[in-house]
Amino acid sequence: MPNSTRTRASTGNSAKKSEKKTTVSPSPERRRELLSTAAEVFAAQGYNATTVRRIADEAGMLAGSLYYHFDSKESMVDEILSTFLDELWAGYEAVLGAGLGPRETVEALVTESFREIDRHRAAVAIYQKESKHLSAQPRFGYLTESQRRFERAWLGALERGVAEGVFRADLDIRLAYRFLRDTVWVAASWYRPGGQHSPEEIARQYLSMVLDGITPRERQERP
Amino acid sequence: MPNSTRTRASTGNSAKKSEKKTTVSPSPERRRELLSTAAEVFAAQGYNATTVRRIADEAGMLAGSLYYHFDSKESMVDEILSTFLDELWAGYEAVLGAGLGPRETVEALVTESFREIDRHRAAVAIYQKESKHLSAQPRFGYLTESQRRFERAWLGALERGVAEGVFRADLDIRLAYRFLRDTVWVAASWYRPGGQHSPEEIARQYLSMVLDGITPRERQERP
DNA sequence: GAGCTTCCCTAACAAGTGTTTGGTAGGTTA
DNA sequence: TAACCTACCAAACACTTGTTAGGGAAGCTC
Repeated sequence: MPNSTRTRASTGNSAKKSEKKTTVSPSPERRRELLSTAAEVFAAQGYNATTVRRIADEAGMLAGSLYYHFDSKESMVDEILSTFLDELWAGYEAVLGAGLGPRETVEALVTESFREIDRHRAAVAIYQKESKHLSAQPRFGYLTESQRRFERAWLGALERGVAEGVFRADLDIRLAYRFLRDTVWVAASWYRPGGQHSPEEIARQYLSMVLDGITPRERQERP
Repeated sequence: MPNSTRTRASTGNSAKKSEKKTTVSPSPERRRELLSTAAEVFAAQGYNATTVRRIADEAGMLAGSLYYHFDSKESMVDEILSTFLDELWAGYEAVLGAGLGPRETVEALVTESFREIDRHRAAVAIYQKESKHLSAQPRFGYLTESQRRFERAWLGALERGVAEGVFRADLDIRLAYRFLRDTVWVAASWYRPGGQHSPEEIARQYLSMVLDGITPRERQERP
């Protein structure tokens, strides 16, 4: 029993357009358990390198038994990624709709991102590694759409910030966007929940570097 | 003929411990051509998702024919990654041995990194995606070793910088290291050679953000 | 206890995988 | 012309892959 007890209560929506075949009527809690182990293996080995037999092994059952809960290996990643993105965007929209200034928006987005990494480490890692070639398939079109929303959100905050003078005007704004986006999300590749730093602490340090740079400033004045 | 003419002259060492089977005596130039196309496919689709038939297709020949030049799919990635790392470390050692100050060392390392991305985009992308689970195999132990050298080089420069006061003392140095390392290398996922920005230009912008931050400084004074 | 549901197992399938073996067209050397 | 080498093809091999079909054990309801 490698998986042991895993009782994370997450309010995933899952089952989007799932009235097509649905094996029988599996319990949602068991589904989430299995998805959690699957996500762990996917994140560690990569999606294509992971066999359904390996997942079943880790879950303490045989490969065929997985198909009582899911109708394909593909629908497993699908559900993993879509539930993650749903929760992510719930958090993001809350930030974007709060009427914050550009700098505060960036700070809140970064902090929220690290919280999501803390909660969905495996899903984030999968998203980073696989989204590029998964999004080629029409089934995963929401990955591309999510990327666009991402870009709008970040670019918007950066542009407003430059316009209001709280961000430097001499920077390539698209480069800065990619810079921010990447620096935040790659953290999922080394971050381990329960480590020394809390997500908020990591966010604080990251923001410190991104906003002020790693060289010392003469006077550190912030109202 | 999808590959057309590709005549990049690189002084790869390749063929490390290759006196074990070596199919026959393939010409080194053809090897490099094929490795170039293979690297392109690996970077685009991922190593495991790439079939040897796909590589052969892209090279305009049949799958079995590849085995005249290489003895396995694995040895293809091996050669791609090891030749890249060899060249990378040649450049890095040149920087590290130049007796530069901490800030100049960081600047030079970043610039050199973007030059390597420009030259070995595909290899860097592969390295990023696959090194984690490739390094589990003893054959790819040099990946782990390279990672350690990386850490030593960057951490050393950062520590010296903090000691000399050219870098902020209030930052978690390991976080800063991962921050720097990641921000530089993830660029390989979106960088396209021949684009708007030269490697040096991108390095300049990145360094500007990393060193000074994205918020404006009151006085910009640098001797 | 009959019937039903939930959850998993056993055993197989077809397709796709990396790899091998033997052959051969074309050029170079003798 | 004969022998040889390079670079590829054609066809198959053994194995792994995701997936399916049928069955059965435990627990609940009536």
